[in-house]
Amino acid sequence: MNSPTELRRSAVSADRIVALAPRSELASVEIGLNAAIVAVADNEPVALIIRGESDVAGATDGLPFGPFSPREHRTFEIGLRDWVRAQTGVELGYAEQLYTFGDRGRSTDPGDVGPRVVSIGYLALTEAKSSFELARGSWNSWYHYFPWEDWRKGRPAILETVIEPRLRDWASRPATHVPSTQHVSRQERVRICFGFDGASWDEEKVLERFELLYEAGLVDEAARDGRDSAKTWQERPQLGTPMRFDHRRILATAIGRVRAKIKYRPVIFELMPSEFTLYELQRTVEAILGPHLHKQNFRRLVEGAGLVEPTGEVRMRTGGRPAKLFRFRREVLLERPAPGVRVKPGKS
Amino acid sequence: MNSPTELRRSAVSADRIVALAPRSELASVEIGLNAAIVAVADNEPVALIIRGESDVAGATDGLPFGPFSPREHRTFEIGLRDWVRAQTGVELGYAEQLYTFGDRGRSTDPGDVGPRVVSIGYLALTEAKSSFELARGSWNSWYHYFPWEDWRKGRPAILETVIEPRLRDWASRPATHVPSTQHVSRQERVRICFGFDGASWDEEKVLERFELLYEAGLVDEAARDGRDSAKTWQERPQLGTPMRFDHRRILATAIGRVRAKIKYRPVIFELMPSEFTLYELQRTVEAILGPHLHKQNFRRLVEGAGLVEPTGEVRMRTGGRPAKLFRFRREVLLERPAPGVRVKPGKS
DNA sequence: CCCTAATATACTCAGATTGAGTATATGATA
DNA sequence: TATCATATACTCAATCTGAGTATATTAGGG
Repeated sequence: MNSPTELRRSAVSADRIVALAPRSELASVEIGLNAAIVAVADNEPVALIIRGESDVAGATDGLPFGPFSPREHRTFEIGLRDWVRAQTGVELGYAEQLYTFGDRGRSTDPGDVGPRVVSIGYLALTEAKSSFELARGSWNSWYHYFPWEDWRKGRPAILETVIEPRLRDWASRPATHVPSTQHVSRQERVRICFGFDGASWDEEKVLERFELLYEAGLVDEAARDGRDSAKTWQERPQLGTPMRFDHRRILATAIGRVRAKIKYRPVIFELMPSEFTLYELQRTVEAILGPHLHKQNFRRLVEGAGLVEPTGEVRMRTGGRPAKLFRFRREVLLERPAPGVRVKPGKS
Repeated sequence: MNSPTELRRSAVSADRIVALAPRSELASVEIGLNAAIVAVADNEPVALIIRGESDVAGATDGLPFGPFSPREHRTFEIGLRDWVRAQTGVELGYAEQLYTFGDRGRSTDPGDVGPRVVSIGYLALTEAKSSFELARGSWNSWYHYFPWEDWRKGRPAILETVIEPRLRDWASRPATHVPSTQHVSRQERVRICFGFDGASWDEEKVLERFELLYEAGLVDEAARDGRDSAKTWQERPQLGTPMRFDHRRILATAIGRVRAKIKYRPVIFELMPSEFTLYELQRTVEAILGPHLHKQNFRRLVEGAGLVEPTGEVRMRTGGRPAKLFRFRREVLLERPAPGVRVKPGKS
């Protein structure tokens, strides 16, 4: 156990793992990379969607994904950029790892013990060039998949007309698996996630909301996966467009992450052209976050934080007074510890 | 490609992956789970360390880790809890996924194309019960591995005596791989990460700092992995205790995450006994974050945010006036969107 | 038994930040 | 040229924040 040969082999801990579990078991795991590629086009937040063959439940939309080939790529990110470029023609700028999903039970066959795919979700941000022709896939509004997240025109009606009554119904029923530990009740989870009974709406809880709808059997994916809760509904409303595999969950994670991240890192500029007006910037932030922001305070915050600098030029034909053009001040990264668009909701 | 049989098989996207890459390549990936189990004992932040056989460079310390067996465990987290319990006797409370590490190049043999272990890092928080006997492993201060992160007694001397001169030396040398894109210069990265030249110290950048030291060849792991930069130093100082595999990187990620998270989620209470005084709470926060906090403002923030409630009892023998005992108010989770110990550094 | 040291807790206050209002500048359009 | 629409500037009260000083309560020494 202490011979040098043995030690060299153990470099990445393979030997120990093999020692603890039969190789056949470990060799059955495969790794897929999934990319939620996000942009904002015409004030609409969009994700790059690949339309594939429909799954057993009829879902056709999915995120770009591909295998991770250890032989070919030194890191996940290099692999990701490679096949995204090959598959869609998009050159990724900013990319960050989101989460690694490995649940069984999200598969069509719940008893499945065959090869498992572990999917590593990535978030990528890019500027939406409308002129650019995608080799494959299309830019779809993310609110297409999550209509309840679209607060740009106020509280979405779907929350009151469909989601609230259904979730209250579900919450009032006893949980099948009683959580013995002091778990938060269904009632409370629903209230907090969806802002019922005067609770505030937290725009970052995108994943929590989707998971709750999944648990309650209210999204198509739950029915597809054979969740019991989905069978309790006489007729089920269609809550957003479903996606293949667990891609809607990955997209939900991505949306939540972007919404959180723009507040403390200047990632919003990954979505902007090199020059923009402050109002364009505000509209982009609002496309992502939902609620309207107070215009004057937004400007004060953005300028005060040193996030932008004027280019000296103006944009005519804005329909009124010409707007100054700004560009991102990359130097903030070197000045402040956590620069971001520290936005608070407000009027106008 | 559109037959129903084909579709059913594709449930978790296995078919596509197999279609895009030869199976032999994919089957060679193995998944290991790593746990950074963190506690605070006597105002010292500690991690659960397993001492194993020493690696080629003599490192013996490592994080608990084990294989992920798809057959046995429905989710990563269930698997993690299972073998942590089996290996160390610790029953994990709070646990969250940190990051999935899959780089080649961290292995002893850089040309290695054999089976790759993808390690999914987890962060777990637990209360340090000193009476509790660990089945295996020991609680070690995390500043043992990252002495430059310990700001509890002011700026650590090691920063000025060892790290600053070495990093400035490294930064002044040209980068081997010239980053063609407008990358931040080595100089700037060093300045920002380590707060040189008046730049502020961001306690959350634990991973960035470690990665920089690794890149500069200043930690034992870099020498072990055969990094060129490590060979440029005549004699290399020992910067913290090295760990096996890439465990120090995972621990760095964990520390950064905890430091960030306690500010917007009440995870600090996972590290506390059920009843505590406000000063004990402050000391625990300080153990994690480093800098001293302003006592009065800390109290005002914690109480004002409704994070705690008095139990009505007091603790005698504090050496002075008895301190009121408090407990965590779990209800905040239901009231506020993002409750946490919103601390700012200050005096006393 | 009282005085002092040590710790816990309370009160205060000026400066900065924030939310939100009103007012002015400037080009497009009828 | 009047009017509209949009961009930009200025103002102000309420709140928050950093940091100081003051008081309460115990232990322990003389």
